[in-house]
Amino acid sequence: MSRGHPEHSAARRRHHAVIFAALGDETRLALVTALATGEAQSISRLTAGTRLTRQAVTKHLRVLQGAGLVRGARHGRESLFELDPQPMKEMQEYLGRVSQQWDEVLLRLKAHVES
Amino acid sequence: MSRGHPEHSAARRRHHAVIFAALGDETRLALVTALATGEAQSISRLTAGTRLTRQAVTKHLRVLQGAGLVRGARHGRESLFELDPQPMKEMQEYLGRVSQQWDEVLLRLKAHVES
DNA sequence: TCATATTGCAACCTCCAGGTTGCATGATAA
DNA sequence: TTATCATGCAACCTGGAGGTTGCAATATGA
Repeated sequence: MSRGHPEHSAARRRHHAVIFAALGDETRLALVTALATGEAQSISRLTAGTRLTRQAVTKHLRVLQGAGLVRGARHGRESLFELDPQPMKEMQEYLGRVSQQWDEVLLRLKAHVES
Repeated sequence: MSRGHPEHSAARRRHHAVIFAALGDETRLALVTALATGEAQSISRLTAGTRLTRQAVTKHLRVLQGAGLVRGARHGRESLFELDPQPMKEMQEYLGRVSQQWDEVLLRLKAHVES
């Protein structure tokens, strides 16, 4: 199964899986959307948009933070979270590579058939 | 929290979450990679690359199928699975929109500061 | 026809993600 | 100083994800 640098690709795959998994939840996607406005927001403010508890939102933010999608820092008595678009761009490239590979395969196949 | 067409965006978000969640697993990413070579492959063949049971792989394939990332069809006694790159391209665009929105916000912010 | 290969179905197990509640703690406005 | 606001921590609960095993059914090659 495509072993060029087994440990390398395994670690990369694991990393990608973590980020995808972090994005693979409705609530967390909503949080990302809320933070995409640019403004860093506090936990209670982010909770206001949901029907969940503050603790639930906090856990989701921790997951996003663990995946590097979000950075958090305390300011006074509230802790503000802001988006970090880097991982999303990374995954965008990843998806691009895979689907592009697929397209190239189709082209080769077509060329082979027509020859 | 960004309510333009509440039901619409909620349904879209749910859809996106399902696809991201399907990609958010190391084993399933490996399967996607294996299928990205273009060749449709049988369950037992896909299992050969793993340390898992055939049943486990089957379940993962069902998940991928449920997200539309993969299509399966029986051929004789074996059922072959092939990739469908469409959802991946969809998610690629999604990620592009979000990070682009972020970049635009930063530009506006910068312009505002310098004015 | 018969042994074998490939799959499907179903029951079962374990663990953790997602969620809640209750209480303690630090920052703030009045 | 004090009441209040925002958060952190910890215990707890529940359902489903991920995995295995066993058995039945269908295709296929010899």
